[in-house]
Amino acid sequence: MNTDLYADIIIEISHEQLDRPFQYIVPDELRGVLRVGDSVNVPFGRANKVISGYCIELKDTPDYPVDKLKNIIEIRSGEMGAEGNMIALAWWMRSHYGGTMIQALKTVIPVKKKMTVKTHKRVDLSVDRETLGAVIEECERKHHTARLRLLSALLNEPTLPYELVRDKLGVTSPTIRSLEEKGYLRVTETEYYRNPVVTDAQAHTQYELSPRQREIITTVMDSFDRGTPGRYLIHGITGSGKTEVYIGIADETVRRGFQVIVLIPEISLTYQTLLRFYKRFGDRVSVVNSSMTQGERYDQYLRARKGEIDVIIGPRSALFTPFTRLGAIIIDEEHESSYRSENVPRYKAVNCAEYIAGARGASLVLGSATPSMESYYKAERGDYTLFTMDERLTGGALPTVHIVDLRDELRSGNRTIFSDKLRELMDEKLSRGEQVMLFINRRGVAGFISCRSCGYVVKCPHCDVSMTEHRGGRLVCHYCGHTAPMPKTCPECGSKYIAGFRVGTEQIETEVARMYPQSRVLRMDADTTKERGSMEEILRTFRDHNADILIGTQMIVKGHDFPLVTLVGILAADMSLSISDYRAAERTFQLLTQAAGRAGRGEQPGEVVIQTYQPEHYSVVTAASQDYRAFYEEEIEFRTLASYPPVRHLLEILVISDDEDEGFAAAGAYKAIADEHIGGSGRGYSIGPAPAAIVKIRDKYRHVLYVKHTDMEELVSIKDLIEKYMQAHPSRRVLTFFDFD
DNA sequence: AGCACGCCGACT
DNA sequence: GTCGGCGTGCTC
Repeated sequence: MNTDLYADIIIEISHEQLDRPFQYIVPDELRGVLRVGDSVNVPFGRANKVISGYCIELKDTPDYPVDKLKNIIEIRSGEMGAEGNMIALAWWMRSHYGGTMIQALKTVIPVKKKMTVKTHKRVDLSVDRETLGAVIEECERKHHTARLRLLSALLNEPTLPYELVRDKLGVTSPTIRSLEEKGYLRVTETEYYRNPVVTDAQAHTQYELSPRQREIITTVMDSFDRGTPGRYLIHGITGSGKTEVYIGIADETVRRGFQVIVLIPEISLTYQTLLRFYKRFGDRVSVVNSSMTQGERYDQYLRARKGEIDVIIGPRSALFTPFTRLGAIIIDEEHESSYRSENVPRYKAVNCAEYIAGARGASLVLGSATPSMESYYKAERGDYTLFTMDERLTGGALPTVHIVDLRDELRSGNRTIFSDKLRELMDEKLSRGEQVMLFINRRGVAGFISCRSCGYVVKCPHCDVSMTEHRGGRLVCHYCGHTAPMPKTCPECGSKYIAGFRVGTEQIETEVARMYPQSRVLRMDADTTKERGSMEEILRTFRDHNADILIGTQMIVKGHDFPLVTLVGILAADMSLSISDYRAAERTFQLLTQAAGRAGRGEQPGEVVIQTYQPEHYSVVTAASQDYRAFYEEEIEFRTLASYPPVRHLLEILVISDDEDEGFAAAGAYKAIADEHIGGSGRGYSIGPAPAAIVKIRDKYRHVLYVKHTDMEELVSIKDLIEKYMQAHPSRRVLTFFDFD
């Protein structure tokens, strides 16, 4: 096969107009040798000046007139540098998550050099004013207008910023250079540097480690020392001391001269967490977070590349820290959804981390109290080594959990959103001056249909996901496209109270204020946290006991410690069970477990009330008993039966088009490609195409096609084939997006 | 960015 | 005519 005949190269000259790929011919001797990410020398420009660049893509067909292409001179020797690593990573991400190479590079390499290199270029006068006067006179005589502009400006101000000279005076670089050569002026460039991490914390405070913690650290490091860095999943309940294990592994890795990346969900990147790392690593640790400016982030990037730091902590983007001696990647709260990128390329940090760790010989350590199905499945299969930490080091009993059946409440005449049990406990705790958290699971409230008297939710008979109400009163399954009429009465109990279900935090707030007028109530949701810092403000108010009740959505349950909270109320626990997504039960279990974990973190034992229409559902029952293992067993059985990830892999293809028929036809063509590739192997199949969850947005029609397969790499091949097809049949009216699992 | 090309005024 | 500075455009 004629592969890798042409290479896209980005040139090592930082200028916007050159910030794009140039194509070169791969000479015979480099064919099959040259890889994406390699640094190469190429002839560039009319003078064929030899310049270094990076290979970002290999192709078998040119997309530029072949007669204009030049040959690559050579691969530059030596180890793949930090940039090469990042480019190779971008390449891997592009092929796994779609998008363009440029988009992938932009996520991996934080900001453009042009913007970020904080150099101040300036132009200085280097002759005395009399000589200058003479030169100016000569320029006037010779009508050297550009020189005249610059020199007379220097007469007033002997030092001028380079940008001002270029942009305001309109003097181009050849002119400046010729004046410099004649000795009238000098161009100087000064680089300056910021170091935002200021700490007076003392490095290397020793921690007392439990035997279990020590055992895990030793196992990880022994494997690393043998040259076979492993992949690990730590399943540790809240308070079991996972953070000490992370710090221990990081410390040992750093002692061996390697660097460590620690990922933390943005929301739990609190000062307390950071302090623990500062205490161990002093100013060899650095942080990135979303509130940093681009310049500050770039400085961290540079510091990492220069080897000035050993440990970086941050949200998912910290994964792209350009360490040259990476020894470990640690991901806390591994199951968190914030590790999935919302933008193209829609990468998953855990999977990227696995790739990076593999490519660079680093250990991979994942930790969670409620591991994702995917990670636990991998641990079960032996892809990861599993460590379980099920002892609470900090003491404190597990909370008492009450499950309340909302159908019973309705039957006994309680039409409010508060069950009798919850009200009773709220009365008790509030009268004792303790704090209460009310959690409403708002995810997926959008238009599913449920019966108010029995809790029945209308589901698709083929897919076991809830159906959504569309205009005209029809119900549609967004998975397979199945439609059904809106039922007039509940098919289960015959009640006529069947309709779309909606409860918001505001309604609860109003209700609580009416029920407990003397209590101080706080509400935290997307509306009240729009402004920067308002979330911290609300949390601080509550922690300082300047409020008694905190009402909120998912964001109140993540990682915050409130010792005075003795009651957590979960209103409508099963709402997230009704989203049309195969992860519904997993999300519900994680949220309930986390929410329940908020109660009784202090001296007083905690209680939890879970209100639900499905008290017998395994995600509710197992969350109440805090039994991850039992949940996993049930859930993996469901995933196996229904061929969902992690048992099978899933490729979602979204087609957006101006014309409904054209979009549908394109999706059909993709389906044919997928089916042909799968053939009769029996290891995969396609579903759809069907109208997407929201069929029409801004006059564009959306269709989805799903492809399932046991092998992820096969799905990647199908995606590549479809991309090839798209290149062969270009259409401006049809846009296609890919999403895995 | 850095280089070549072509335009335009000045001077042998 | 031609010399040389200056703006413009292009680089696979």
